Amino acid sequence: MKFGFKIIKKSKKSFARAGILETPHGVIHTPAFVSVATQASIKSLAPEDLENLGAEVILSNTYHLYLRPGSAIVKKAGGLHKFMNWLGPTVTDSGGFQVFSLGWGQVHKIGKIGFFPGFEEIEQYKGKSPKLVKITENGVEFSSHLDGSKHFFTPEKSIKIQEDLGADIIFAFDECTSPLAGYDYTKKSLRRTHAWALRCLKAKKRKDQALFGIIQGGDYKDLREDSAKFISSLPFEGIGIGGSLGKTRKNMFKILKWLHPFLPGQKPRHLLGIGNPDDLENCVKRGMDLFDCVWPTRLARRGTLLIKKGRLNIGNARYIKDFRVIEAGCFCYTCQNFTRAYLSHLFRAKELLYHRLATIHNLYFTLNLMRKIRENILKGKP
RNA sequence: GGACUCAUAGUGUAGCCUGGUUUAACACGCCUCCCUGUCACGGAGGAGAUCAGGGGUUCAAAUCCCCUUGGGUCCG
Repeated sequence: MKFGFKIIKKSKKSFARAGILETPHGVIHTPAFVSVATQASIKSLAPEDLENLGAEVILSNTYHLYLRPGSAIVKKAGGLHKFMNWLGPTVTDSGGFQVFSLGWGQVHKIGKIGFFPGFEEIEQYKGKSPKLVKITENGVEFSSHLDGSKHFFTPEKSIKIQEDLGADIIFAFDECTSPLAGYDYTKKSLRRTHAWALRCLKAKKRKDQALFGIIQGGDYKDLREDSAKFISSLPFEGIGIGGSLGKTRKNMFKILKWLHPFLPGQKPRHLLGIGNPDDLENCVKRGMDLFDCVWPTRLARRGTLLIKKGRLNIGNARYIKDFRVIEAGCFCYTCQNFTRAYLSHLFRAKELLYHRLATIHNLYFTLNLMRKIRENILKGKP
């Protein structure tokens, strides 16, 4: 099967659309949530669990797999799919996010959105620079977070690694800038990311992988628009929207509104790293097709379970004797078989099964939400 | 019967010798919050102790002295 994207239905009330993305390893019904398997594993789940959840696609990370076990090992295993025995569609991130998460993200102690520091707090970062990451025009030098060893990523190297890993969808190597980066830095970084985008296209050899470009530009309107135009003009098979999405979620919606007029209508759009339930719904309405996020899985492991009303912290004392299921009416394996009291016990006892049951629930919740959003688009609802 | 030794939040300990910097610290536990292209089953707050009880010395005692109670070790 070849790569292809068909839009089946567009909403009349918003920019939402439902489509089918074909990959050599199967189809993805969009809008879709891509479960995150950074190290070639959805933490605590087996591929069988994913199938039962109805997950269609997963995302692994180039940087992590390059460091361990090494992309040569994965290649020798027959590629990511065979290595981890997940036969459905896969995506790899380029390592570009680690330029941020191991770099300025660490210095600023910040994620890609949220948290608005005061002036004094910004002051304290002056003169500081990332320790694990060194960025030049040619590429990025990483100090491995595992053993401190030095590694140099260029756009060409990222593509080579991603070709060795063999995912169906791969991403251009970019720099995700910090929400605290100023205009000048963001502009300079964007030029570099654009140059890298061209180099990625040129470096790509495999025909059975789809390469997505990535729009950057922080929360600066002119930069975002420039980037949207530039990336959209190139022969990428899809568009990633990355980087700092502003200091609040409202800001993120504003950025998506800026971008929309410049996005090619027929290419899939992947909003990188977003995923809490509210954001998924709101960003589909703003024209996004694909999402990947650690939100449901990470929260699950740390004791937060997703419910319609918001969240449930299973570590709270009131769940010790609560013999109800996480959410009445939920059809996930966990809710079909276990109570809050049992999950509370597993969580407190640090039993490994807790991670699996909680991850199953949160992923089911998220995937089910996406299914409902899609159905509504097909029915012409939102 | 005698000698020695120990007693600090729920648990385990630090502080005691060389009294004031102790509004008594730490770990685990407990209570709550946070987490958006995962370095991280992580991060941030919070509650909780008449320092076994009583007396004494001193400007000042968890800290030095005495007695009582309770536990432990050894000797008869």
